[in-house]
Order: sequence, then structure tokens, then C-alpha cells
Amino acid sequence: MSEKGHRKSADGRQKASKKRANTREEQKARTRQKLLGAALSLLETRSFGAISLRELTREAGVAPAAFYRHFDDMEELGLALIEESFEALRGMLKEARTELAGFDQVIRDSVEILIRHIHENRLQFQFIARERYGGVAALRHAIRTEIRLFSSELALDLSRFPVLDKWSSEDLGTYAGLMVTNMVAIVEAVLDLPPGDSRAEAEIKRAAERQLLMLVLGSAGWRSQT
Amino acid sequence: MSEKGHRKSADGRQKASKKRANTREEQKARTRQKLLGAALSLLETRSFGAISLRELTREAGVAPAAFYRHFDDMEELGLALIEESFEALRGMLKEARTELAGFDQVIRDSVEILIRHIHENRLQFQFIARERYGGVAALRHAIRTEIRLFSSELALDLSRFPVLDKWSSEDLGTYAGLMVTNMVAIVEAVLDLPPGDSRAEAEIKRAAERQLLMLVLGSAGWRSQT
DNA sequence: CAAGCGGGTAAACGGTTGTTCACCCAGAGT
DNA sequence: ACTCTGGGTGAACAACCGTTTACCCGCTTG
Repeated sequence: MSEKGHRKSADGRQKASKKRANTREEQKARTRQKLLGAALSLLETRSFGAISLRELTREAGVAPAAFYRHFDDMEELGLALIEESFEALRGMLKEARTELAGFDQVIRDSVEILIRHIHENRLQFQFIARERYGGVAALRHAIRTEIRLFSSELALDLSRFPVLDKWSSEDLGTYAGLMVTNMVAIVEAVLDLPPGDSRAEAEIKRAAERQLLMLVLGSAGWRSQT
Repeated sequence: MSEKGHRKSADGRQKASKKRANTREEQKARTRQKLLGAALSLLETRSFGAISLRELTREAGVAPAAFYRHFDDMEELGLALIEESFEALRGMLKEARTELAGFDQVIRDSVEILIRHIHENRLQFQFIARERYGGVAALRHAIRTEIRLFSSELALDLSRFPVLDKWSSEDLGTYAGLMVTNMVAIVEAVLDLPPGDSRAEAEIKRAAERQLLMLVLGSAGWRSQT
């Protein structure tokens, strides 16, 4: 309907009924996204290894055979999902990169940002948490290397703080590992909550801040005692 | 085991071919254990939600229908497995309950004991780690409450240490939570290793000791600043 | 404007799944 | 010695699985 073809004059946008912009690759990208989205929403209740291909395509509203136009394999889709999810996570790290304020302010802000991002990307976080030690080996490994990357980025950030800037890089790595471990634990605690319960969430937030503060205070007492 | 009932003459043991002691309930317990064992070994590669009942009975060497003589449901078997696994874990906590030595000695011993127990009960630990945030809700919840229990037991133990004995119980709880979180992280790191790699394991051990030490030093700087 | 390529479909395949059924037979109870 | 009981079996069920096939049709390209 409406215009189409090679126009020359201004514009050219033809936003038909529901699915606009029917160039070939756009259409393909759209159903690919439908598949990934369907996977994410199924992962809310099952783990990845327990999802069947047919169930997935049913949820996505496509024929089972269509799947093979996009992925060879469920595993391949899983890897794509990991990539996509960590993309969102990187956005968070960028925002959290902070100017050097006081310790407790930094902690408060970090926890705030973390929790907000969890809510905005709940399904992705849940997927990663669930598959981190889940049954599909390839996904486990992919996630592990992503987290390692994350951790070393954090170590770099930490090195700009006073006190910490004099630590050995091994100590910094150990410390960053601690922080990440406990951040992950916070994520998991938030995900466990029924999504509406802001009462319990405030409690987790408080506990998280206290825990991170304990960690920071620990750093003050640490003098590289090899 | 061995003797039973009101004996009269010496002995009476008839240990036929492979499966001895054929009282009714012993036999039942034995195949029940076969089912649980089969589940554990399948869980090495899949997550619980991805295991099929038939696959399980095949592994156990029983007919599919036999399953229903023991459990209504796969979920029920999963819960039994959790109970059994945490039983083993409690044994560890008992052993780890320590006399008050120096901090670093306590840490070294604890890590030692933890790692040994992981090796002795690898499958159980793996199962719990995998299902802690896995897809089956009932198992997740059961594991969570067990870990909470574990954590509060630890808090009680901690309260006997100097310095810590003056902390508020909330602070102790927070601290115990930290310890448990990081212990769990250690478990997961060890489980990730290829089982033979003692080189990498020593490294993890070292990192674990350093991390726990950081935590302890943090406690020194903590003065309940509500 | 014709040709054709590619993302989509429905149908069919053999294999596996969970669950039920009638049946068997060794240990328990009298 | 008798029957009863209950853990175990194999066969059968419909439902679902992953994958392949032949086909359709609209965007893309010449």
C-alpha cells in the first residue's frame, strides 16, 4: 500500500500496516529478534537446556523450519543471546564509571545503578545468572569469559582510586574478583524477589551497601602481605 | 547392617549373587538409591530440568514404570536429592567447626576442608551449584532456604570469635552472608576446573585464601556505623 | 518487467517422551 | 503352607520432539 519503489523526491518512508520497512534484511532481522525474544521469555521459567526448538518457534509465532534460516542449532542461538545480553551489561558499566567521590557515595550510586539496570534488563540478567552454572557447557564457558573480562575492566577502574593506586596488580585483581562476586550475588538476590516487592528490595539494597562497605573497609587494612 | 532379627544359631548370612540382604525394604531402598545416583551422574552434563524420566530410569537400569513406586514426580526426586546433598554438606560444617586459632590458620584450614569436601562430594556440590539459580522453581527455593540456614549457623559460630563477639547480630548476619557468598564462589571456581588440574587448583586455593583474608581484615575496620 | 533468490510455510519422518495398564513373583504375615 | 502385598516388568498410548522436504511468494536484481 501507499508509495514504494525508487523515489527520488523527498522522503520515501512507507510504514505500512504493522510491520513497517520491508526491505529484505530488515524483515529477516525482525524475525531473528522474535526468536531471541521468545527464547528470553521462555527462559523465565525453564533453563536453556530444557527449551525445545518447537516450543521456541511456537512462542515466536513462526514455523519450526524457519528457525534454521537463522541458526544451525539451539546452541548457536544461546551464544547469540549471551552476546546480546552482555552488550546491555556493558552499557551499565559505562554509566557506572564514576568520578572520584567519597566511598559510601560511590557505593550507594553503584548499587542504585545496578538495581535499576537489573529491572530494565531483567530477562537478560536472569538468563545469564541461570546459565552461568547451567547445563549447556558452551554457554557456561562463554559467560565465564565475559565475566572475567568484566572483572579485569573493573580492576582497571579501581586502579584510579587513591589507596588502591599503589596496590600490586595481583592484589587489584583479587579485589576486583571479590567485588564482582558480591555484585553477582546482589543480582541473584534481586532476581529472586517477586518483581513487585519494593519492601524486600530496599532491604537487599541496604544489605548490599553494607556488604560492599565491609569490602572497602577491608581494603584499607590490606597491606600486600605476600 | 550385618546381623538382624532375633538370631538363634550362628550366622545365617546368605549373600547370594550380587545383591545381598533381601529384606523387602532394603531392596526398595537400594533401587531408590540407584535412581538418585543415576540422577546425580546425569546432572554432570545436563541441568535438572533437561533430564527425562526415561533417561533416568535407563541410567539406573530399571523400567520406567518403576520410578513411580518411589516418587510421584521428577520434582519430588529433585527435592530428595537436595536433602541428601545438604546432609553431606552439614558433615563438612561440623568438621570445620574450629577451635580458636589465629585468623590465617583458620582460613587456611577452612579452605583446605572445603576443597577436600568438594572433591569427595563433587556431584552433589555440582548439582546444588547448578540448580541454585536453575530452571525448576521448587528446587531453587529449597536450596535457597538451606543456604540461609547454613549462613545463620555460620553467624552463630562467628559470634564466638574475639572482636566479632561484640558485633550486633545484624552485622554478624551481614558478615556471615559475605563469607557464604564467597565460599560459594570458591566452590563454583573449583567445580569449573577439569578434575585433574592440581596446578590451577592451587591457584584457586591461594586466591580464595587471599580473598577471605581481605574479608577478615575488613571486619577489623568495621565499627557498626548504622 | 522478467527472472531468481531467499525468508517463510505445511507436511511428513522416525524417535523419544510421560503415564497407565495388566501382570509376575519373592518376601511377609497368618 | 497359605495367601496377600508390593516392588518390579513390558507393552501400549497419544503427544511431542528435531530435522528434512517440497513448495510459495515478494523483494531484489538484471
